[in-house]
Amino acid sequence: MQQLKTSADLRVHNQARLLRAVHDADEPLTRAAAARLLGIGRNTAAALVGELEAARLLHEVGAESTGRGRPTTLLLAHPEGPVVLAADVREDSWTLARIELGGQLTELESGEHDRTPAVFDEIRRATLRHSDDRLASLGIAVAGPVRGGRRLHISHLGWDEVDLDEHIGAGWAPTVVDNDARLAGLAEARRGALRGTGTALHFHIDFDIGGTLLLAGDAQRGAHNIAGEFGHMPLTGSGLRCMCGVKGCWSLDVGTNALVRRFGTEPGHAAGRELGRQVLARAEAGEAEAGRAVDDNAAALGRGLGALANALDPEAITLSGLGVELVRLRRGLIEEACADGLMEFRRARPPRILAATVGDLGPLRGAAEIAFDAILNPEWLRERL
Amino acid sequence: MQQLKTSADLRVHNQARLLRAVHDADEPLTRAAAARLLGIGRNTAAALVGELEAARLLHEVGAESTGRGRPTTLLLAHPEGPVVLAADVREDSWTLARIELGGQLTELESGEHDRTPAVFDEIRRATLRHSDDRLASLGIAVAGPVRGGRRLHISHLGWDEVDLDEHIGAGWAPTVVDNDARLAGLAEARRGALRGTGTALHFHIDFDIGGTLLLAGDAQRGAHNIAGEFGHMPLTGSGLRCMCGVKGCWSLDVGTNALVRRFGTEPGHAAGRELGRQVLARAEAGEAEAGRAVDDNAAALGRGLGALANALDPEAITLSGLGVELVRLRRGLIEEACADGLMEFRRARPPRILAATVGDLGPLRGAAEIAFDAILNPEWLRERL
DNA sequence: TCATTTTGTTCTCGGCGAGAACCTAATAGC
DNA sequence: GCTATTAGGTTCTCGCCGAGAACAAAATGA
Repeated sequence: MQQLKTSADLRVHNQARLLRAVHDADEPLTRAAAARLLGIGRNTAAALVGELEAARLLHEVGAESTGRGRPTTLLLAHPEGPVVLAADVREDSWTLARIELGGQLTELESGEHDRTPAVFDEIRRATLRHSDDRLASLGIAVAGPVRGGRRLHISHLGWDEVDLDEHIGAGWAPTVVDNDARLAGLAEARRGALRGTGTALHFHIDFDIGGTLLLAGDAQRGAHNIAGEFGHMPLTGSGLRCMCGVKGCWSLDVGTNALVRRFGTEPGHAAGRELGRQVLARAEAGEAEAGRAVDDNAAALGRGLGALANALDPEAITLSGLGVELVRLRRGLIEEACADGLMEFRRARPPRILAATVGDLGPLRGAAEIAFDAILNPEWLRERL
Repeated sequence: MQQLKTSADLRVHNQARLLRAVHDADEPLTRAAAARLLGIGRNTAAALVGELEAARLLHEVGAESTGRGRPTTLLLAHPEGPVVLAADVREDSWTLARIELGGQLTELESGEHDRTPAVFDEIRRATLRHSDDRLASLGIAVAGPVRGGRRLHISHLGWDEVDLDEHIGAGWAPTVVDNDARLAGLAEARRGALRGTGTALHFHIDFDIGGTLLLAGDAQRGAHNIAGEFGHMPLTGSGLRCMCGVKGCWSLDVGTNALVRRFGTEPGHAAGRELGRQVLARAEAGEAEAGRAVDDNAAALGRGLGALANALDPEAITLSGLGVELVRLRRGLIEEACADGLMEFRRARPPRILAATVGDLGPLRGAAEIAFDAILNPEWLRERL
């Protein structure tokens, strides 16, 4: 239950709502519009914004008038206000970006890495290079489950129980780390195709499938922060053993590894991803064997989506990574297989299956969202004001 | 986001918190304890309780002293305060009960029915018999998915798109209807073995498997209120076709239908449930064929639980219905099969698998909870005060 | 009997948002 | 170009809320 008891709490609560509205808005919000949105009076809005401006959290600038009536002001990120850094750590490369309140993103640096946890030291150094007194929080997306927000597991890199606290260390801006697929889903829910949905699913299809359940714009984490390994459910009857230690995982039939297996490639390597892209291109060009590989991938994807829809009843499902191409090339096949997996009475209203719109920036944008979540709350705000 | 803006909202918000605390408490809460629990002053607590007493929502009675200090008062349900009725509609029988604030339950009536939706008219009449001006809300648990909170589907009864509004009708105390397995899970999360868990799963195993994902004490509903059909995911590789229209459902290998199939019984009939109980008894007595049937059931159950734990990362999993017996007789087998389905790095901390403690009253208690949820909120309270 | 402990009660105080009244700055129509 | 209209900013009062302090009351225990 929300801890909100006194009238002083009310003020900071409404200020947090206001900041959140500014951050979430598609385009700059005016003060008058914000007042209407929050259902508060113009006088109250003026007082709230005034304090936020004094705290260097918002900056008011005159808005050009759009019609009759006295012109209002735009609520923008304060030029000296908090910013967050977001990092996306992929299996052989990384990117660091800076994000303003409101979501404006600037890529700062990127690089390759040696597939060892030393990459986190590299990111720490890069962060220090771009660190200033405006830096309020740091969000990191990693390509594997992060147990308890701290211990990272990536089986195909041989990272087992990598303790992130050892690499990121203390004496640092508040840092939050999470799984890339979950963060991509969060980005989609906050700023992409899943905006406004109550219940939705997102899957990032790369070597295998990671995903997240999204409820009212929030990615679900589970009891130990390791929810979302939908790819490791036996949804398609595969008899193979997966690298995760389980037999029959969905991921064995969907994703890059599945796509290239029949062409004799080892799973989990960057070369595999390249080959996967080639197979898609050859399928699109009409090559039969590649086409069958893509068909199988799409059908297995759809079959799993149907099963998950029975259990979780999503309004929409977004797909990123390889999923974008699969939707583009084989939408019909995916939807058909999904319908086959749906209980009869659900087939009249299947979940919408959509390509993710935030795209490759998903993990980075999601990392920025969780970094801002650490700021845009009453507790942080109370300190800052 | 919670709609709470003015200081007047604050009062009713805190009163709702107080009522919720009283309703959720294991044993009667004292006024002083409630103040500590909510983090409010004794003076404020006195004012809140005073208004709630005036509104006939709470009743204060002197508490006998437990040690030093001035004795305080107990906060009890008001003798003229709101009550709810809860009905549990099973496939051939029904029960109606009356529940006070705080959870005290009195069974009122029960009966058989003819397996047609006419049972709802019977329940309506029974409700009218027990209806008085204290009746504030009615909760109904039904043995099938309720799309949009209104349209009921029970394939093995041949109920398809049964419009509950036609049977329950208007001019009635606010009525909420939901799926029995979900409500049993909710009861478990609010008053049973899942109390206090953040992420948990509950499964009710009867003819097949229904369940719910529980997050912070709330059962998830999905986009169309039909989440929770975990039994209709292909988790165990069955090749059979299910009555739901899908091939390979988990429910084909777990539950009463699976248990009795090898003994030649048709699925979905009450006689089947009786036979299921007999098979369990024979297995417990050491009969080999029955024992193998129970073994297979338990193994398939565990295998599915492991898969779902990968995706949803529950802290604990409770089982009701047949699941209680399966846990009692085959805990080891279930846990072993679950571990086999868990990704390697999860096996050190598997989800706890527990028998439900609310028991057969689960759907009824869950129905009471959603009925009280319609009351214990600021909106209803504002009207009432 | 009296100190101690816990809670109830009363009163003051600062703070919050609503709402009304008024002011200001733009446009649209003539 | 003048003026009515419109929308938003500004200022002030008001009712309400919960905190906190001071005190009263009711129990225990030495």
